[in-house]
Amino acid sequence: MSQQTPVARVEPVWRTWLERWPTPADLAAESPGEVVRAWGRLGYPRRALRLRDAAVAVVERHAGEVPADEESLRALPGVGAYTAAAVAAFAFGRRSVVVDTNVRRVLARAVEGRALPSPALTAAESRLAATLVPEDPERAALWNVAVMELGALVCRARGPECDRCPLLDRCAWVAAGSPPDDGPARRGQAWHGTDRQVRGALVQALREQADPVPRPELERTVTSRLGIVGAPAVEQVDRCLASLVEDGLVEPVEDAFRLPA
DNA sequence: AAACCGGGGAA
DNA sequence: TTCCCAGGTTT
Repeated sequence: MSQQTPVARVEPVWRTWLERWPTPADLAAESPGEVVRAWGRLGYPRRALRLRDAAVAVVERHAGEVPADEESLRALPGVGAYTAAAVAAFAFGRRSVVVDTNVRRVLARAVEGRALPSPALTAAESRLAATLVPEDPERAALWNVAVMELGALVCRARGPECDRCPLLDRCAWVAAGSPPDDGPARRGQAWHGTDRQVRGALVQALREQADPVPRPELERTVTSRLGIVGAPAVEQVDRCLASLVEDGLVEPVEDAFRLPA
């Protein structure tokens, strides 16, 4: 849930979720549609499907117990390098190299002397982090969470509080006079009128409706909620419904659509 | 390497 | 408005 979503927004959903499905087997036995519905407005609803798929895989491959080693974790749906490393370290105390957006920023500043890391994780960054993480598993887990929290709470993307940073005296960025970001302007993702927004509106409409929703009603929803009208709306709704079906987030039922049973 | 995938809250 | 968030998958 925390992939690209702030923890503060995740927490309430996470609590309700674990109350409803305490174990992987519980989640694996649930329908995809109910899982997407419970995901609510966390965004990236494909994560909900992958989380359920991961629960199925945990039941099938690991007797219902979440594996502790990074390689097995990495093989689960929706689990990439970051999540595998984080679970191995924080849930199981294994030594791993956790490189999230916070760690990247701390290392970019403290070590490389840059205001912000590059847009995408590079191999050089991963190698750098690997050389810094302590060898001892317990200390490694502590290092990982410490650097992550430092980035989240002190060494923030905007408005870092260098005054209360324990690395102040050793920070290459501060030593260089805290220069501004020298990279190209970060392009914000377009949003209004995009397929992303339309897909979101469609899934939201289907979350709120237990019964299948006819296509004309979905088009009216997109028009009223997003202000998209006319032939472009029809075309875009068609395209988005097709992609949602392709993703397994939506199920066609005769001339209507619903979350997958 | 680049594109695609949501949504909300703070600045 | 813009920015940014405990990233992953596909091409």
